[in-house]
Parts: sequence; C-alpha cells; structure tokens
Amino acid sequence: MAGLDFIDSLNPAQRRAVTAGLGQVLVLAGPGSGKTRVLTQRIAYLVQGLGVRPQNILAVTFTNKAAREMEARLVRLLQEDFKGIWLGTFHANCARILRRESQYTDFDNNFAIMDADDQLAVIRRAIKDLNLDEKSYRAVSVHTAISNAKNNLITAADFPTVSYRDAVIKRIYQRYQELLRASNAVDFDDLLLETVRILVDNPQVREKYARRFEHVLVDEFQDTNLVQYELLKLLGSHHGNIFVVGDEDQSIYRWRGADYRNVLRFEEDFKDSQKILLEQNYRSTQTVLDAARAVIDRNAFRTPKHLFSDRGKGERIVLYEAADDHAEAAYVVDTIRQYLESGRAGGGDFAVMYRTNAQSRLLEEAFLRAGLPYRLVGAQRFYGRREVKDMIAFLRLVHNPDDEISLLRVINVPPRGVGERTLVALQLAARQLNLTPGRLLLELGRQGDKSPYWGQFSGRSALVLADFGGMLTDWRSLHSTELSLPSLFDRIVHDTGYREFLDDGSEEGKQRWENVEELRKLAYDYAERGLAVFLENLALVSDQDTIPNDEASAPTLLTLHAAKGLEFSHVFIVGLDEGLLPHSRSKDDVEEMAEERRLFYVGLTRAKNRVTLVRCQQRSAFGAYETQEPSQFLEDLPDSLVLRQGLSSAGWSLSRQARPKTWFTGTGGRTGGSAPVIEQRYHPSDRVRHAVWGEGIVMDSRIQDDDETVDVFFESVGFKRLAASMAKLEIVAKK
DNA sequence: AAGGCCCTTCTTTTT
DNA sequence: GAAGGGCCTT
Repeated sequence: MAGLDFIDSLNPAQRRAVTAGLGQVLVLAGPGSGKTRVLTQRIAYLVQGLGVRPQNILAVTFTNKAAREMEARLVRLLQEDFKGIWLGTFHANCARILRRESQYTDFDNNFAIMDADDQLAVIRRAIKDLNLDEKSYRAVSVHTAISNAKNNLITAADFPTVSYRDAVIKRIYQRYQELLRASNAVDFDDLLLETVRILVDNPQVREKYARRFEHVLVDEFQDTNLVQYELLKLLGSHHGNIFVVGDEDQSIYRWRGADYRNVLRFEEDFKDSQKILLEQNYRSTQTVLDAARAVIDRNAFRTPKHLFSDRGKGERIVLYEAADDHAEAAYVVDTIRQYLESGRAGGGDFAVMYRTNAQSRLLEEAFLRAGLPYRLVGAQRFYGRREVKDMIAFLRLVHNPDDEISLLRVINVPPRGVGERTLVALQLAARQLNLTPGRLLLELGRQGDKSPYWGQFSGRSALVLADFGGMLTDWRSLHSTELSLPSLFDRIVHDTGYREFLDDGSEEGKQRWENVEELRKLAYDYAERGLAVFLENLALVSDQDTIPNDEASAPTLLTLHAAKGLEFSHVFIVGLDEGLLPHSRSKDDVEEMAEERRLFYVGLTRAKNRVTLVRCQQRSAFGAYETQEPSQFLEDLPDSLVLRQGLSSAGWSLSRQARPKTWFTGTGGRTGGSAPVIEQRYHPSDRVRHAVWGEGIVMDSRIQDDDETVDVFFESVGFKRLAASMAKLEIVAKK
C-alpha cells in the first residue's frame, strides 16, 4: 500500500490502534502517549489504506484549537486528500446539522447561539416574568439546574419535580425555552439536545447521517456527557465504526455534565469493542511521571496504567513556599527571568497554571513590572468585555432581528433616549401586533410616521424608536447587497457614534476602543466567509482557541482546565493551598475531590522537563489576607522526588499537622460535619427494578434532605429522578 | 432618562 | 476589591 510509511514510526500499541479493524475501538491513552498522533494517523489510514472517502468521516474534538491542530497534521499526511471531512467540536458539528435540518426544528436556520451571559439574562427575565423572587431563585443556580437537565437529555416537559423548588425551576425552564424560541435562539446545550431530538424523532434524518458517517472518531472521550454519548451512538448507528480516544484520569469537566463513566458505558454497550492501552509516554521525565502517578493512584475506579518514559530521571520537582501571594508571583517571574537571562530557555518553554482565573491578576502585574512579555489564555477575558459584547449584539441583530436579547442590550447604546417606559411600550405593542420587537422596529424604521404602528407610541418614543429602526434597516439592506462584513462593522460604529461614546479621553476609554478595533481585525479575517460564519465562530470559541498558534516566545498563563492537551518544558503550578487546589467548593463531595486531584494530575503531566509547585502562607481572599494551609495533595508527593525551597522549607509538615483534620480524607465516605441520617443505598451502575418502569441503571445517587435522590435510566421510559423512600427500588445487581 | 453613589455578592473550572 | 443592582438626584 502506498503512502502509509508513517505507520512505521509508531510503537506497537499505537500501530494496533491506527490499523484496528472495523467496529468499536476504545483507546485509553495516558498523557503524552501520542493520542493526537494516533487519531490523525487513524484518519489517514482510513483514507489512504482503506479508501474511505473523507466526507464519510466524522471526527469530533473538544476544542476548535484541537480541530485545527488535527487539520494541520492531516495536511502534512494527506495534502488535499482529506477535504470534505467533518472535523470539529461537538457543538460546531451539531450547529452545522441544525442549520441544514432546521425544518425539523421550531427555529429558523439563522438562529443565534446564546453564550453564558446571554443565558443568564434570559433566565433573569424568565424569573421576572413568573413574578418569582430573584433572591431565592438565583439565575446562576437555576441555569446550572437547567443545563444539567439538558446534558442528561431532560427537556422542560420531562423535568422531574421531586420537590417544590424543582416544580418552580421546571416553570422557569419552560419559560426560558419560550423566550429563546421567540428570539430565534438556542443555547449551547440546545445545540446538542436538539440534534439528538431530530435524529431520534426523524428516522429518515437519522438514516441520512448514520449512513453518511462510515466512521466516527472522538477525541477526549472521557469528557463527553450523556447527550454527546447518545449523539455518538445515533450518528454511528448504521455502520457501527466508532473509534474513541480518552483517559479517565484527565476527566475534568464533571461540573459540565461530563461523565468519565461513559468509558465503562462504552464497553458495556459494545461488548465486542476492542480496548487498546497507550502507556508509553514521550513527553515527560520519569520524575514527573512518578510524581503524577503518586497523585493519581489515590483515586478509585480507574483503569490502572503504567506510564513509562525513556527520557531519563530528570530534575527533582521544586516546592516553593512564599510569604504571600505577591511573593508567590514575584518568585515565578523572577525564576523565569533568570532562566531567560542565562540563555538556557526561551519564553515559550514556560507555562504558569492556576486553579481560578482570579489568580492571573497578580501574575500579570509581576510580569509587567519585570518588563517581561507573557500571553494570557482566556476567551472570556476578551469576549466578555462590554464593548465587544455590544458590537457583537449589533451584528447579531443585523443577522437575526428577532434576537431580543441582543436588542435589549444595545437599543439604548450609546444612550439615545430609550428608557424603561419606551422599552415597555415597544414590547407591549409588539406583543399586541404579534411581532417580535425587532420586526416592529424595522417596520417603524422603514416607514417612519407613515407606519400604521406609529400611533402606538408617544411622539418622543416613536421618534427615537424609528431612528434606531432606520439604522437597523439600513444595515440589513446594505449588508444583503453590497457591504462586506468589515464595512458593515465600520458603518455600525459610524452610525451609532460608538467610538466617541467609548473613547472619552480616559485611559480606560482608550483601552475599550482598542478592544473594538481588535474585534474589527477579527471581522476582517471573516470578510470572505461572511457574517453568519463569523457569529457562529464567536459563539463557539473556547479559551484554548485564543492561544496563538505561533510558538511565540512568551510564557503562557492559563487555568489548569485550559492546559489540558498542551505541553511545556517547564510548568509552574501556583496556589497549592488547601481550599484553592483542591478548591473549597469541592470539599464535601467525594467525586469532586477526585476531580480536583485529576486536575492537579493534568497540570503535572503537562511538563516535559521541570515542575515547580508554589504556595504561600498568606493570600488575600477578598480584600483581607487569610492564612493558608498547604494543599493536601502535596502530602502525596514522595520526598525523594521533591526539593523544598523558600520559607520554612523544613517546617511544612508541622504546619500541616497543626490543622484539625475535619476535611475529606480520600478514602470515600464523609468525615466531619454532621453524620448523614440515612445510608446511601444505591450507587452508579447498580441495576434496579421499579414496579412500573421495570429495570434501569442507576446513573447517580446522593443523600438530600433526609432522603436519597436517585437518578435512574430506565430502558422503558428513559431518565427519571426518584426519591428512594417513595420509589421502592429493588436492587437487581450490585456493580 | 441619565448619572452617581452605596449596597451586596461574589470566585471554581467553560463548550 | 470588582461589578452589578437599587435608589437617589438632576
């Protein structure tokens, strides 16, 4: 076979994976074991070795960056031969299917995608609409509940109402969906859920895609949630060639519905699947691997792996204790500076990782003070800015005038005299006329005082509304005829006077205007592909996507989450304090503590050569300084691998022991606090029988309000949330 | 209707 | 120690 030379450079396990036969394949790949390489070469093998046409391959990655990276590698292996492949994130691929098949949904194919901020705004409105108290129903917690439901395939109609609160949340959920649909919009979770729904409800659509995708490949499989898993099964249902790559130990998105037990589920669902372990690590020194293993071995329920490396022992891990968080940042920057000055390393060799975004501020300041460049990873930082969101809202409105969330955001930006009263009048009139506010605005803009709707408003209101509607009408018609995306952008800035509004002479104003110019530059890149693609990509950017691809010579600052999939010669992990890593919000939950541990593991295994761990005795929490205890994870590092530096380098264990051990111990079960009144009887993966619904599998279970709440997936009716005391579930088989 | 001041709340992680 | 919401004045 020609052109398959690349296979020769693989190790035996990698080669077995790349050339595996048809059917289902599960590749469990430790960090640095050549996961991406296996995935791309598998695709190359399918195309060149087996003659599969690229358009019959679906490859799903976790971030757009990973997709681009894979594309770049495919170019090297196949030149043009891979064109036509469906390659992208779950969300991007679903958006693509939804736009094509929008006749099967209750929205149009130019639907908007709501980001997290938008979603909260819609939820706040839903709560207001229902006359509920915003204090007792916090938008964030309602959003979590709705999102969790969606990730578990639960629609508003099916939302289980065990408690009164659930019943209220169900109503908010329903109202929230109404508001989204009225705006011709979907949220992140809908992209997946709606796609599943279309495929389930319409056999002909399912067949179309299932026949098309002869091969389905998934990266970062441990971070898929139930909807994504379902999607995978549906899309692979015709040919059954499903190839997934993952590592349970790197599952760090549980809070977003990800469930590493999908790995177990996969083996359960596909009894004939092949399992291949990749254990040779090509990235790290043995010291790094030994430390990482000491940390992760304390987690239960995992496939034991024996990572090995031929890169030699390498240097010991440095553990540095600083006096406070300023000294912590200064130590990191100073250490990097010394390396750079000695010429032993380039800036791009370093990464500084932390648990929370808030920790980046002091680091940034330290870099600035030292006059050293750095790059900060974090899309939210840019796209979350007011001025950027404003400009995007204008563009979204041009594309989809029904988008009421964007309309409300900018109808009075810059201030043009549309206040509370005018707004209410607009919404009221729109409802009476059975139009969306945006459509009514366009009508007023087009016809001015000739419009039959003019009389609905007081003179002043009509004037300002028609004025805004007029601009919107112009933008829409210009854009549909002659104006390119960048020109449209400029036109909006010009017509609204947005620059003058922002750039008020202050330093902050100048900064804000620069952000708008940054966005404009981005729009320029999309001149060819157009507004729709631009908006979609904006909605689906991830933090990782903002890492410049050029191996720039500056140290990278990023969260541990954003670090997944990356590697650096020298990794700093800061904030190894109890309550920060592991985070205090996780301390009551065994599963969450296990995930904190995996997060630390992910950070450690990013390092090729050196790891420096940093903590401090005092840290400003919110305004005031608080004394910190060392992270419990530090205890798990073998002394032989560690070099202690900084303050009280001999006294660490003392300060550790002084702390009363009321927190989680690592062996499971509860410690400290009040003992639970009842014992947990059901556990994930148990098989149970219900009098009415028959047999099912326990997905999750927890003690809540003196009862046990059990989530069960029944073969007959699907997902149900039950109160154990009421449901009388019989245990058929213990896991 | 806009702008300014005070209050609370917040901090996990993000497609 | 920031940012957003509520309430006040102009």
